[in-house]
Amino acid sequence: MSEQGVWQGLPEAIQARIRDGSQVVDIAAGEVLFRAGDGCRGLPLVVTGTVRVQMTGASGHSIVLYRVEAGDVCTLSIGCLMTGAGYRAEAVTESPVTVQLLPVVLFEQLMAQSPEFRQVVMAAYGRRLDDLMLLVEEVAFRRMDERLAEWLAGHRPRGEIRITHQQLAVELGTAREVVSRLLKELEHQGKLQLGRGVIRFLASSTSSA
Amino acid sequence: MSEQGVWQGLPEAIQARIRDGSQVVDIAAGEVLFRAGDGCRGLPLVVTGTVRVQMTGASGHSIVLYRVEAGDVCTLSIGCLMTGAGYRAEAVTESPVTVQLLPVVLFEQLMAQSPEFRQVVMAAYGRRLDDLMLLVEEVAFRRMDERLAEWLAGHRPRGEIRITHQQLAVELGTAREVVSRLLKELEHQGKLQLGRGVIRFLASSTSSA
DNA sequence: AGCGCTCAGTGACTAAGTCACAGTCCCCGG
DNA sequence: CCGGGGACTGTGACTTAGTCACTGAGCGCT
Repeated sequence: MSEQGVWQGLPEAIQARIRDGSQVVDIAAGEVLFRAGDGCRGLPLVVTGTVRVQMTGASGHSIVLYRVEAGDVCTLSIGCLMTGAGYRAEAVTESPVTVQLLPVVLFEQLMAQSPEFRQVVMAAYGRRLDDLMLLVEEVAFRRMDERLAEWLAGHRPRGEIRITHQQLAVELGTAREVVSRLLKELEHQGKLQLGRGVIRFLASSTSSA
Repeated sequence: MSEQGVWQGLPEAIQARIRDGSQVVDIAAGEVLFRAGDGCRGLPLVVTGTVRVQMTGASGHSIVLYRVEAGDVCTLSIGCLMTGAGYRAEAVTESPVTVQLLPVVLFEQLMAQSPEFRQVVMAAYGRRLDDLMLLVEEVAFRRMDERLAEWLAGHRPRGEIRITHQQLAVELGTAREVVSRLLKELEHQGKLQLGRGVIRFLASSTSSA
């Protein structure tokens, strides 16, 4: 299994130190790990499950920034640790999640002593930066119908998705009404069928067609 | 002077190693340091001047992501070095700029040996992440007229600004026409006076009034 | 003076976001 | 089993933003 994700590549000695020095915590789905303004108390590594990071604007609207998957470091927390500032976003578990909470001291030690660990952490940072730049571009320049279609395409293999229009609006950073209307349009086109809290894809023109 | 910026806090020994080991390059205003897709060949530290980092969408529209000021590290380059991927954005000098080009090897050494250097680099990363999250929120949820007004307010002290509507559109990540219309509106309200390539603020209701 | 840029202005139209409601489905308690 | 309340969805009317296609104005150059 690739449960270890990014850590796989690390020398066994380092992996052992992470295991020994950190506290393992299990968290149920739908829990809030931290919210905007919180200070942070250690560096979380996601071992299994996925955590959604989102932020809420002054308007009360939210947008999903990115997801931390199994094997990922929470880059946001590193930033908080380094600058001492509070989180700007909030993190919610999307599934039952296991995290390892690295104490700051151990984090510093590993950064100092393991080139591999540094590499992993910096690379994670780089990827986040990339994710966010991509997101900026999406939000600033791409059309909603395209973005929605793309999102749906990415979930299509499941045949149907259980999600409310509101949640979908947060994924895309738009208003619920906009999502409802676009989905209705797609339903009229016979591409999908809407139900309360569920979107079913119709087989009309599958990718194999 | 705070020309050393972030590096000021570093031990003299480290600062010396940076000076000795890196190549100092002077670049004129308006030059492109790198563009999307380029690979990167070292870690640039901006010593004086400011560099604008922006990206261009498929639509051909651009948006300014952030600026690297004197004393800042180019976090984007770190990401590129770590992951080996190309840049996703492009960087343009806004003034004559002096950069120190740290070879990758020296960067790695410093990361390994100097806690202060690590601290500085990680903090820079954290700030960028923050900048981008803020930008996402701006672009996704805030109104254009507000954002424009805010941008103008930030430059108001100068009395007048030399900038084209097109450039302003890139600052805000919108279309030129939108900027033109909003500015025209403000002109009608007597808040400013437009000229070719220049915006003059009118004294009507200064912050001191 | 005339030419050819780059910049700015505008009308008409489409897309997206806002507001205010009206249905609808579903769960849960009585 | 029925009724009420909450969450979810649908919709019309309107505002704001983005797009398209031009026109016209300013400015440097020869």
